[in-house]
Amino acid sequence: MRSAIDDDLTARARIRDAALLRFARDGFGAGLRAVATDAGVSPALVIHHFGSKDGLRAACDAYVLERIRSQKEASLTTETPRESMAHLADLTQYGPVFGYVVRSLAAGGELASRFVDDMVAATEDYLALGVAAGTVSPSVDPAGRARYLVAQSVGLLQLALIDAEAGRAPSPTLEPVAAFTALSRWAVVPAMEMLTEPLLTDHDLLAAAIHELAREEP
Amino acid sequence: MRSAIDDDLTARARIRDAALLRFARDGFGAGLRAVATDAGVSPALVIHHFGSKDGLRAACDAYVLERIRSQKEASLTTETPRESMAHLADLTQYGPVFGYVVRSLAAGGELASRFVDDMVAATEDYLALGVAAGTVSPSVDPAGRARYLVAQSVGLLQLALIDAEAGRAPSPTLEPVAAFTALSRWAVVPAMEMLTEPLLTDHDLLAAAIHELAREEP
DNA sequence: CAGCAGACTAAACGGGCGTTCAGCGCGCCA
DNA sequence: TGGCGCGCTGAACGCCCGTTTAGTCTGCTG
Repeated sequence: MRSAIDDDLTARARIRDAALLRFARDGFGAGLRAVATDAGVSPALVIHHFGSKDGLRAACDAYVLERIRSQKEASLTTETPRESMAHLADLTQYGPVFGYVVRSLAAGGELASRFVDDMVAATEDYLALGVAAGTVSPSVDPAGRARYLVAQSVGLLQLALIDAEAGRAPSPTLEPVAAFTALSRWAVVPAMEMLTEPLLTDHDLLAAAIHELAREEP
Repeated sequence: MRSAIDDDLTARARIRDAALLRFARDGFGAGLRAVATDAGVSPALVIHHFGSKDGLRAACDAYVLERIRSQKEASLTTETPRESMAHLADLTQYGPVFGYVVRSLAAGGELASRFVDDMVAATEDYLALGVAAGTVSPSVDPAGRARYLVAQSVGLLQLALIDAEAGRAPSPTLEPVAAFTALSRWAVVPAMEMLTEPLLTDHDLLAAAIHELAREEP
């Protein structure tokens, strides 16, 4: 059985890497011929190895999910939380994988929903640790809160992508590091403010919302 | 000079409406022939009226922006804030326009960035009113906070779109009302919690972030 | 050495795309 | 009434797409 690693010099792997980059740059509308040229092979070889364009995309998705999974495993078994955060912050190590994920989140599809679910679960775990440590407040709906925070991150990425296409910011799919620093330049302070100080002064609104929801569906 | 209103029975308007719906449903990859068929005209007539597919999309964008602008104007001149909110909540009145905007936000392009800017400005105004009324806390960066809140909304829409494509939720581009209620079912409580109770217990993090940012770029 | 399997390619196929073009019919104005 | 403009169409064009096919080269295996 082959691993995803010792494949890395074969034409198959070269095609997959080229596709990752092309799809991240140009979206999933990019043509097979462009991917083949990038990889230095003929269009027919792409079909030979992956069966179809959908097969190629599925292989990219699988590869990305595997990379994420193995990274997560490594983080859990070998690193302290502080090291994990530092690793996460270093976007360069992910190469085109990050751009591909951003593109998937914008385009939808199976990888996007699986990635969202993974992120929600990871966020929920991470928040639970914070709650236990006392740095994070407990929630009346931990799963919902985690999902809400993931939605927030997706929105920030989407705004970065929109700004990039309008030429106002570096693209998260092309220059993830530059895009990330540009994003943090304006977003960190509002984020910290929203996370540390209640935006709304009326604290009863939460109870009212819960009551309202319970009334609608018992 | 023709207005956008008394056009509404002409073939040109029918094509534009069909395009709005098609693009919202299937994305901007949808073909001209599909739009033409929906409108009950020939593909050539689409080109005759709009010059090209890009021209058609530009016309859709312009129409949507005009609808938004006139709606905003009407809200400002004739309605109380409470009526405005009620109007906003009634998504049915926007018809395919809402779906088209969601699709644009996912796909990027000029409409998306202009719409985001509009939303940011409107949110900033709205928050300023809240601050003056005492219901909203003041911010150290009102513009940034408004943008952050818009990013949050975009993220919720994007998540709804992803869930819809995975068959787990109604699509915001097809059934905006159903999608909106499904969204509010899980998101309102986390939102209210995050808006009324600080997620992080260490209130000095905001000051630290501001200090850090000021240190990096004086 | 024969033969076979698999990596790989050049060329072509069918189809959908956006777009062009020549012309048809109908209402308006001289 | 003749002609002109315009909304509109059917048919075609060229392009690019994903995919197929037939075949070459190479290296392993009996």
